[in-house]
Amino acid sequence: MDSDRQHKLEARADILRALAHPTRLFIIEELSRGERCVSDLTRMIGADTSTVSRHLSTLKQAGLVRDRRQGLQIWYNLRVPCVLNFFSCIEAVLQSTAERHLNVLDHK
Amino acid sequence: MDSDRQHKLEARADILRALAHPTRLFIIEELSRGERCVSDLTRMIGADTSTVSRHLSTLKQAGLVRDRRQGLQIWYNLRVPCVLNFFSCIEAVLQSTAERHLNVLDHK
DNA sequence: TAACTATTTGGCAAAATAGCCAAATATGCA
DNA sequence: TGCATATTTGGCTATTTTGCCAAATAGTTA
Repeated sequence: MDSDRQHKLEARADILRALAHPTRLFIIEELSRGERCVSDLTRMIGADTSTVSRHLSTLKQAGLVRDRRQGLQIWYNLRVPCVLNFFSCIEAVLQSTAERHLNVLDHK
Repeated sequence: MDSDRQHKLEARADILRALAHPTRLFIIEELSRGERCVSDLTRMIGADTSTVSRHLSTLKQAGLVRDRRQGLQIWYNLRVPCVLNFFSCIEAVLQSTAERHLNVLDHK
């Protein structure tokens, strides 16, 4: 595998890794409905503020969200709404996985 | 956050986590071109067979690939081709990230 | 300036992931 | 049966990720 291809695959994996956490998926979904500030999200998630802040910084680092300060608060918004399209495919995976499990039961 | 939603987010995150590795993305791309056996992939990837086998089992566990034995070899194929659509969005993220970096340079 | 609120960062411990080697398993063939 | 090939699994170590607490930073208001 040449190093150019390797590099591209790593860049893609970085983005997927940023998405691959329940809390961060929650944040993405929430931001798809509109801008939210850190304390809003923290309240909804119910974790430590510092934890939520770290998740946000992971998403920002990956280029998935953007932030802007307004007074004391920092508002986050979704930078790349097309990530939402991911989920329809993921649901398809989950669906087929569920069927597969049913089949396993059938074969018993 | 209710536990039903939590559960759904975890299921999605499981699938994204399975995708979030350069080698596994390579495998997905390769399988999108057609069925491949473990030794084919091992040769292309250049890692230990056991490592490649573990990556395959991660993808299988997530419901992304399927395998079938034929004689000594086990052939893997893509179970959910729609994952390929992910990548067009990911490329968009990468593109916008690149632009953002250029802007940073502009501002200096 | 001091006190207060919102957010980020440093530092740590626990848990999850990755990759290798060696050993086990499954199949084919003499 | 015995040997060879293909793949998976056990076991280990190194690395990464996660989440909390405490401390630092940024901005507002008196």
